[in-house]
Amino acid sequence: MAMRKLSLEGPATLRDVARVAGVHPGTVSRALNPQTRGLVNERTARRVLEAAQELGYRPNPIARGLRTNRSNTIGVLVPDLMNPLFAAVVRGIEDGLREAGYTPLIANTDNDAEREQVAYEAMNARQVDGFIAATARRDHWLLADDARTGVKLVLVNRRVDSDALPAVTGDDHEGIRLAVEHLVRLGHRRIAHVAGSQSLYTGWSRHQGFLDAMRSEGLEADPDLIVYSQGFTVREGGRCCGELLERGREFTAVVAGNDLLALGCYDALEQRGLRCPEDVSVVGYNDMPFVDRFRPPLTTVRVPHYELGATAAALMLEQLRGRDLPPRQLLLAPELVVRGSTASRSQHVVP
Amino acid sequence: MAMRKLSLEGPATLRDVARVAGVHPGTVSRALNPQTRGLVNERTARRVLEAAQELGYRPNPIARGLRTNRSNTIGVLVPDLMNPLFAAVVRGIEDGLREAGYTPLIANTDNDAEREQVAYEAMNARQVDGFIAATARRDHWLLADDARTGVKLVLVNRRVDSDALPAVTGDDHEGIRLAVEHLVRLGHRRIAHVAGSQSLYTGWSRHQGFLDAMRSEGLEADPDLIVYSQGFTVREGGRCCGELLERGREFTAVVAGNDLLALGCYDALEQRGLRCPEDVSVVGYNDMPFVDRFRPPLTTVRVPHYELGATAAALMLEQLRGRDLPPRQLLLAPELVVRGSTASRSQHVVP
DNA sequence: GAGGATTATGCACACGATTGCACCGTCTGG
DNA sequence: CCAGACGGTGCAATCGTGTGCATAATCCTC
Repeated sequence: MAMRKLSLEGPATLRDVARVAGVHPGTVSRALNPQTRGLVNERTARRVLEAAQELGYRPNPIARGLRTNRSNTIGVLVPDLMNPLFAAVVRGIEDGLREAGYTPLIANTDNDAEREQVAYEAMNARQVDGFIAATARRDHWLLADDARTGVKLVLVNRRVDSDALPAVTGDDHEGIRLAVEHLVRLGHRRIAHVAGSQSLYTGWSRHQGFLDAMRSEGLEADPDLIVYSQGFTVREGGRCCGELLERGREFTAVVAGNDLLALGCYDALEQRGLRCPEDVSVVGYNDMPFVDRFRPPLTTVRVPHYELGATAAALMLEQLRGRDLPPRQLLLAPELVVRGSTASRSQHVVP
Repeated sequence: MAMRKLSLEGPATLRDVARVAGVHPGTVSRALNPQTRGLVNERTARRVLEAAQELGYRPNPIARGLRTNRSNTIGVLVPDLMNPLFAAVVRGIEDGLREAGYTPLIANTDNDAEREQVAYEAMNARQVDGFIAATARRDHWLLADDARTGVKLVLVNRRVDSDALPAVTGDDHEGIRLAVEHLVRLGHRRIAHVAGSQSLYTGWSRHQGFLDAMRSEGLEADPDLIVYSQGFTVREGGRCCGELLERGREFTAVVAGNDLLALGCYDALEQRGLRCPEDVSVVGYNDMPFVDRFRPPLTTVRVPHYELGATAAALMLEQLRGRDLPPRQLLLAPELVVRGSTASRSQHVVP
């Protein structure tokens, strides 16, 4: 007993609207799609619209996606949502996409290559129209994936050397320069750097920024005053700052690769009976929530993470609409936030 | 010129696999689906599997979803991802769903009814198999939505009075009891409460817990020592604690509805020259990241947010698999974390 | 007024996977 | 030796939408 399903419960379909409006489903499709509205008589379109309204018709994205190979969905690859920094980026992305009717599909990767791979495949299978990658690793299989058939890719909080991909990042170079300049004005000359992992983009770029900033201030970037952490964690910050102190080279300030590393510096200093900022000034990076509540309140470089995400979303929409625009690479301006962890140089560290 | 697409680039389809294996697409479908594998000859199934392997066949979830009305996708409604608390919950949900092959679809609602509505509709259109709602409002249209056709609903970090819905929450009653007990043991008798918004579940339940805890400690919960905030923010905490102080009633400790309110209490106390914990002890709730770094380090009640999310995911999977199991309501045990913001009662506040 | 251009709509298939039903061959029991 | 059971596979419809093509209707022009 084959019988056409007709308003038998469930959401209204194109056919239901067609019956009510007294036209063919194809016509309904055209009438409802702004793109093709012009093809259908205005009076008919009006009738269709009313019928759709009356039935509370909602187009089925699944069916549409099957037909069009698009899903109005953007895959978002992020290391870890529990990191407030990335939470802000994701929030910016979501808000930026929403107005255009796109929905983010979010996956945490923990910067693990296999999980990235799996998430990428899964999202591709779900016909995402593009990817926004906030994963921080510098080398990346995604970048080498030539077989990407039409899926767009936008980087956020990281970029590649080749300028081949649209990207939006904070201006680490400028941010670190602000930090170093601030310290120099306070009288510091021997400035150390606890660098983030050099395999992560932000770790690498801030390190480069540090070298350049020191040079342009006419200071020597003593290799003995630079130590490389294995990851952006408090523990690593503590270890690195400890190593710095044990090397016995004089320094009065330290620029940390991010706020967590800076926090680790607090610990290392306190453990050795040194005071911040009286003995050593510390500057962080990112301006995470609540760093103004630390002891002492952390001087740091604010990165507009939410805007980073929102801008990445805009870049993605641009890519989706425009036909093969040249990939733009944007830098967002950072801002130095001076708090209590930096002070005028008053005494040297005598290890 | 209608021509069957055959391995013309693009991902392999069922038909491609069928051709290679020399069988009908329907047979391939049955062979690849563990559910229906038994219907097909073992030798044939083997051949199909090999062909699929060779072609790198990936089932298309969109097409499958169209046919089956399922998407292996769970809608997650959360107030704000930038709140580390919810970030942890979401992370737990994602990890909990992943092993079962489900993907979360996340939307921030800011506890705004309209945005919730919109997100709900959009997700429904995308055929989500269920919803996990972490939105905190006590009254909720979702709960009254009888028309939910087969979509499952699980609450996290909130519940309803009726026991009609599966839910997993922290045991606020016990958590507040731990806090009050701790303060009483330190000698405090006059204990104030800066309550969260009573329209949010957590605000309400912790307030109830406070009343019960005081009673069971044999203490009077003086109405003048309870003030209700409009939201879980630092600013509101400051306002409420200020009001408390201005009322002129003696108290030596305050239990805050969450860590942000507690932080506001810090501010209000400092502004009036009172010290924490020497003059007034403060207890928070949630154990947000870095509250151990505050000045003073915050004594608070730790809620296992990640586990909350993971458990919610498990509950959802249970609902999806099982046929109409009774909705279970789970409580996860909190833990008191004693730090520097609470001390023995030494002196009274003399406003 | 005829023929071509334009407009508006119907028709039917495609997207890729699932699934009820039919069919065919073989085995078994009486 | 035959009927019926059963295991295995093909067939075709279906999910809801989009779209190329055909066709009918209308208009314009010489």
